[in-house]
Amino acid sequence: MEIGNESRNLQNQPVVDKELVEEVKHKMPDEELLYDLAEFFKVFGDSTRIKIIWALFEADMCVCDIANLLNMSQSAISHQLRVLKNSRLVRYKKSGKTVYYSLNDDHIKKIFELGMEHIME
Amino acid sequence: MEIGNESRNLQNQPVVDKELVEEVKHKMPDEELLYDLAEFFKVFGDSTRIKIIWALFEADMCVCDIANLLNMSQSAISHQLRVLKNSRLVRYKKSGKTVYYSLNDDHIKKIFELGMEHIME
DNA sequence: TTAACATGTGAACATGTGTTCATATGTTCA
DNA sequence: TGAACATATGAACACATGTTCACATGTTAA
Repeated sequence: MEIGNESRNLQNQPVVDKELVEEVKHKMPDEELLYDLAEFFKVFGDSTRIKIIWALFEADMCVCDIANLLNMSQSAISHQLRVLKNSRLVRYKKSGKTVYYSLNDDHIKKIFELGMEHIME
Repeated sequence: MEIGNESRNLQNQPVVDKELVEEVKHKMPDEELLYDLAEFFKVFGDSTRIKIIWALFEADMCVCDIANLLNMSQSAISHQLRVLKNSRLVRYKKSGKTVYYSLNDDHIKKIFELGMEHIME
């Protein structure tokens, strides 16, 4: 959890272009919105979750098959699926004992592609 | 740093659809590529860096003005700018004592917009 | 019901990460 | 040159995060 910075005392810092700072300050989106955006990207910032998402591009899969695919424990996958679920990136469908997960968002593939473009450059 | 999972012993895990697992396994991109992709998104997963990037959408800015804008210490901003620089998301131009940072990538704005679309839904 | 199974979850642990502090580097101007 | 300034950086610290382990929950089939 990141804490607010209201109580800090950084008033006396040097400024080069005070006018610009004030102008940009007014244009900045709400603190909370930017925080949520960072939280959203944080979900993509783990290679296990990236692999899970990539796998779900190919096919809807159940927890134990994802665990097998990635050679990781069922528990670890389940924990990560919860993170993805909380960010509304995946949805699930129960079928008896097994639970099938699928992608829940059309933006995801585009975001991946743009990320790929960057790291390939 | 994440460690490899070659030495783990998860061979005896249950599988529901072995064929599917094998098929997807062959289609998966290289481990390293997915790792790099996660590392890339990790950079976006911090609200300070998100704010810095957002500020640089508006204008090129020097370190101390960014620090003022975000009401954070110059050191903290400088550290984060290094992270952004290492990911080739920003570039800098020296002008005497001051160093001006600017965005280095056309994908960034698109990625932000897609992220916004998701969290706004 | 009971056994076997698939998944979910809380606690603990190790590791990763962001900020602060003190200080170094490098520039400008007197 | 020396003082003031803008930025960079290493170490330390607190906090966040991912995985493991043990176990709970809920389902199926005998």
